Amino acid sequence: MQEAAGCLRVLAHPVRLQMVELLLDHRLSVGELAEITSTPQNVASEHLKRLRTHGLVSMERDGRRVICFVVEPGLRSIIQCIQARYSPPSRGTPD
Amino acid sequence: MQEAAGCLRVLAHPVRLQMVELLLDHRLSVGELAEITSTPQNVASEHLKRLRTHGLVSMERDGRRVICFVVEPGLRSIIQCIQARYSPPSRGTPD
DNA sequence: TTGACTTATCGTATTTTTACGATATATTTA
DNA sequence: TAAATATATCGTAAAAATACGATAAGTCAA
Repeated sequence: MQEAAGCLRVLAHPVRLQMVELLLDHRLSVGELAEITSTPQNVASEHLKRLRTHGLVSMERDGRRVICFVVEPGLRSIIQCIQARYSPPSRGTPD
Repeated sequence: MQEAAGCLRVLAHPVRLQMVELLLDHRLSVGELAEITSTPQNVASEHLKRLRTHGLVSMERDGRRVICFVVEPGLRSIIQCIQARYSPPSRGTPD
């Protein structure tokens, strides 16, 4: 319960949520994630640190870059459930 | 995206998460929710206010009590995805 | 080694969240 | 009406999250 709320807390930030959505489909460097999300480098780094600390994302160094990827197996379905309600083919509050 | 993160933010509190889980299965009064979650009355009231403001929960008065219930249709599947990873039959990080 | 590039960390200011105490409002019963 | 019960609101203090600037640290290339 405590852990679940903690996971949600990590996801409950627009930039981190977007990062996770991107990482479900691509391996991206810290710099790429910073640029795509229009976030300063150091801020992006700290968001990613938090995603890593909570076990959602991991990283590996490739030369001078650091590549990020999702490691939490349940993350995809969680994101999909959220997207199913809050992203897609415009579905307002049903009658 | 912004809205999705906002929804997650509301769920990302141990007490509110527990309240939502309870309300997915039962109609409960503010006082009952406060007692079950071991939360002071006014604090519980404010958590529920936030759940209502974000359209996840609604309330109706019954005598002197106020009964709470879930109105967000996508909430159950979101909670189920989270529970599937963070609650159930003890499933640690897979090998 | 020096310099360019990429990422991480640190200190701190600002904002947001949370909790608490006191009190107000609404409803029922005596 | 007054008292009891249930809930809501308000002001505020404490805690956490966020963003920013500066700078450190790691990597590669000349």
